[in-house]
Amino acid sequence: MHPEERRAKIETYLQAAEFASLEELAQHVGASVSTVRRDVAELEEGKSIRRTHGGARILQPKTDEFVFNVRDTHHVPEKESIGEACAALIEPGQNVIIDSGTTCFHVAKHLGEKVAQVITNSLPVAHLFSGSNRHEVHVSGGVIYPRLGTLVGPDAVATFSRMHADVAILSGSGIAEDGIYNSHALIVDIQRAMIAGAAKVIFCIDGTKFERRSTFFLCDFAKVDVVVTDSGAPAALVATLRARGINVVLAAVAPRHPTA
Amino acid sequence: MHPEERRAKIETYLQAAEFASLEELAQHVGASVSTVRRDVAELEEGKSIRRTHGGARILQPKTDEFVFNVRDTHHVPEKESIGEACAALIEPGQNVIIDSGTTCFHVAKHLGEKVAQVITNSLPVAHLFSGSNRHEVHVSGGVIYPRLGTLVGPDAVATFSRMHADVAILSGSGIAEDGIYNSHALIVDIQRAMIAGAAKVIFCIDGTKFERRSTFFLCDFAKVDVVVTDSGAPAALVATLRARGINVVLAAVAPRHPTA
DNA sequence: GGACACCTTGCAATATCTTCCAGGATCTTC
DNA sequence: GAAGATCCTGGAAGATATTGCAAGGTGTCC
Repeated sequence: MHPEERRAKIETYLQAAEFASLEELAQHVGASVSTVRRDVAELEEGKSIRRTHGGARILQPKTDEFVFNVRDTHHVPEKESIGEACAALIEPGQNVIIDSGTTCFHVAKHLGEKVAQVITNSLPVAHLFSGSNRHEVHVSGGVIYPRLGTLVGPDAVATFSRMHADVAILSGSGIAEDGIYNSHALIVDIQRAMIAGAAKVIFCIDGTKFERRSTFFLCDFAKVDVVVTDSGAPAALVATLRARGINVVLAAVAPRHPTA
Repeated sequence: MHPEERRAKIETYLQAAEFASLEELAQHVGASVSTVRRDVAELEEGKSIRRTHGGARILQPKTDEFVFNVRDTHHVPEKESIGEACAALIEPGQNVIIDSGTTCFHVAKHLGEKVAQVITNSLPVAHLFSGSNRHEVHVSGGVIYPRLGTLVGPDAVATFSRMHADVAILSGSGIAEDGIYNSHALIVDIQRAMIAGAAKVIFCIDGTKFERRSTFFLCDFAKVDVVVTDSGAPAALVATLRARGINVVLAAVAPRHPTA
């Protein structure tokens, strides 16, 4: 195993585990603790990980869209406006599928009592409605993806395959002229089932994700009815989408007080 | 477990529990109280939590996003001791089914890293483990029962009918000499599926529920292996249960200060 | 005011980190 | 293809950090 390869392996491992001891990493890559220690020190230079006593931790979990870190304040005003704009598209009484991810969570916050029935695989969304007597919240089965608060796996896919909704509200981590991308294989499967089970499909994707492709191709635009984004989205791609008959909603980003 | 990881875990735990004693945290992360005390002091520097006498509390009660309110006020010391005593019965590495309800939530709090796989229909329990990379948490599908944060309905029953676990940890709202009772019809169905799918069945029922019958009869004692209760349970019924071969564990109720 | 639990401080044991060195693999140069 | 240089790897010794425990002080509750 070459150093480069080993380091890549360490980084990948940390992406998944967030924390790992040197011993654990040594075992994983089949090298001595000394070597791993050096690798970790090297990787720290590249700012991707941070050394800690006894191990290392990942610095920025690469997949920022789906990390439901309570402290995550990335593009909050944009997501907030998108949430508001998207919620405005929902007709009262519709039943909706809500995807996981922070952007969709913001949509859920603005739905209020418009919707009576919600289907979701997102624990934060589930919790949001859990205290309400006015909503029937159907939670998919599945295994919790650590840190994301998202239910994944065959049970989650099966749930959505069995269900139908008027609207599905989804998000992605990249959108380009060929379609929409996401960074988690497990979530892509679920999203496809959501799309298949919904009469209308709305994607909420903030402007920074335009012209970006992530690891996994999710879908082309054949089944996409609406894309809600913010005014920061590049005009060219917006025009392309509209030319294909997609209703693109540009939410105005209201200046906001910094989140205290 | 390494310092950085442990601190992250403490923080996550506090996000869910809002307040926790040092003892509880120590149990959760598998370290001594001294170490946790130091961690908590360190975390306090980072302004994320605040130390209090006897424990620590999360500083920003996390607006609304990710916190399940588990602030049950009834018989907290009893449930706490029951939780501790019940957790002590679990062998490391077992996979467990955890019922909803506050008593079972207290058991979950004390399980720490003993268990690797958890199956539950309780959103608070799910959330408790959701930040951990060491636990695989399987959440049943279902509809949220308002106020309880419990998933109910056919999907929930189906999930447990399909699954098997070494231990099932359940609770009830009444126990008498003929069996165990619960007050929610929908939950009874699920509990029966849990019992059917577990090799060992443990009921955690505080002493005030003894000699009481609720609306729905759940089960007799044929499938019940252990009953964990507190020292306030009436001796007569305890003796009856023991005579039937049930292992009755009486948790000592440690006097506790009210959580300030 | 007394009893109790909790916190602080100091200390020994343990684990980890740093630094250094020798053996081996790989690369460079001829 | 061979010889030398360079780098990488794994381990060892001393330095440092962390951990758990105990003694004494402090705050809290009744």
